[in-house]
Amino acid sequence: MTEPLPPFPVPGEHDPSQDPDGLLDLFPASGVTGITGITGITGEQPRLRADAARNRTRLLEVAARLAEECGAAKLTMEGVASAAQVGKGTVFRRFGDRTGLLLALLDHHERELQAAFLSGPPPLGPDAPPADRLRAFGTAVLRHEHAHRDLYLAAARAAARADAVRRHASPPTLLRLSHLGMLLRRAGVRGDVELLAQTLLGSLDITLVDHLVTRRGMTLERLEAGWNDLVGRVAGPQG
Amino acid sequence: MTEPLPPFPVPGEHDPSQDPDGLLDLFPASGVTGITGITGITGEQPRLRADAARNRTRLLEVAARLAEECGAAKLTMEGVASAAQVGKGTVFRRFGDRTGLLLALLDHHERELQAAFLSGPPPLGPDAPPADRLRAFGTAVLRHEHAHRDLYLAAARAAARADAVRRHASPPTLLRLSHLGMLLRRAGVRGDVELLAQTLLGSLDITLVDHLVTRRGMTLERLEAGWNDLVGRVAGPQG
DNA sequence: CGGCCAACCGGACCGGGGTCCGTTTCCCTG
DNA sequence: CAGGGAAACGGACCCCGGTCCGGTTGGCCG
Repeated sequence: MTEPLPPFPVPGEHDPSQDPDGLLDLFPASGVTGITGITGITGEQPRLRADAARNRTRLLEVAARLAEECGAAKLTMEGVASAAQVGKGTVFRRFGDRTGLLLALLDHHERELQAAFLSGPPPLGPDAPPADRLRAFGTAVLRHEHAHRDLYLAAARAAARADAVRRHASPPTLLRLSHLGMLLRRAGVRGDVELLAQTLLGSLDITLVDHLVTRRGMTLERLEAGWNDLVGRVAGPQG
Repeated sequence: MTEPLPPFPVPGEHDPSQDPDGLLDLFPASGVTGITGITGITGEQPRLRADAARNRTRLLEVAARLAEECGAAKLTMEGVASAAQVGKGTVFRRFGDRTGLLLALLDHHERELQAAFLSGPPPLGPDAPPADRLRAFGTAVLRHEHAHRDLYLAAARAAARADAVRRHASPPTLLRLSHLGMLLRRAGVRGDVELLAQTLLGSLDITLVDHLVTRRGMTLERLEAGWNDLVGRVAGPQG
């Protein structure tokens, strides 16, 4: 599943049709996306041996099926391993840890969202004024993560237990941060844009959103309105 | 450790010297603070048997010492149990889970902070205009959690793995949210105050702050300035 | 004082994440 | 095609959080 790779631009040569905002230049060729299975932005990994590649896709298929059937929260490494008829060690070798597996499962969805705000139609994509894109970005993220909340939630929880790096500095997060920062700057916002981006992105945090929706009974519409209001206050009047 | 209980007002009768903002009325007598060991706001728990109480304090002492020596991250339930010469089951019976133990260890610190913004001197306490208190609140939380970040971080991570309730709806968090909401309203902010409070509090999240400081090299001063800027944008010009 | 029961205690047990290392497989090179 | 070494495999193993239940103890009541 989710293996076919839509060609992503290689940093260095700038393809305006795919990356009109020049955002991808922020990501050095190797680093950032090196986490197992996340090749959504730049290059590939070193190339797997045939059996390894075969196992990898089989593991992803099995994992996706199990997640579908029992919920991502109940996905266990051992369960995936035995269902795929491989040893537990193989799963860990391939994905590093449970977080890595979940992130790999999210890879496909993540690319969809990325494509939408990197090169999709307005108001999310490049052909719209930054303030509009800012608003659209929030609602897009809210809806996207809500649509796939099982996986996103499981991944967030798994990442939280370990180092915060996986949670606050995963490639998708970094890309979103850069994107937000770019939009804020273009919208004429002055001040500590980097920090502002962090704050804004924090308000879209899946665990928070889920809590507000599930436990506090807030509707997605209310959260979207809240985002628009927030953007208005932050990027609105004075800049 | 941390057992002596500074008398907290009982909801129903309103003691303006301790709760000038009337915030505590939001918390029903029993519920909210019922988590083991967190008696920081309202009443006590049902009263423990003598041996249980003895064990409880001993466990807290031992846990505090171990956390001091090896870092809260390395605190294990079994380690605490054996160091305190009791069975593992006893620790779980008393504190529910690891999160509960860590929260109990934080109880004392948490009361200090609460006292400061509930009834302390200005600009944090009641004798200051809401906008000033808003600013002071952020910097106070930032400094407070940073000062005790080992424990706060460990607690946050432990809470994250389980239900998000412990993370987004623990008694301390609820109190902070109410406080922020109250201040925002008094500062004349219109709109979805509850959601705004969530967003603002989110920007002070210990795991995020720690990541920004540790990994991204931001200084606490920068974060404090960011908070002040954010408050200005949110509560500043129009309301 | 004695008995009774709820509360408490302890530690065996389980499940799941993560590690390790001896064995097997692939693939490149000669 | 054969050989060798790097990569991958598998599953036993460890650790830790959390559960369970048979045995014990404290404190109240008759």
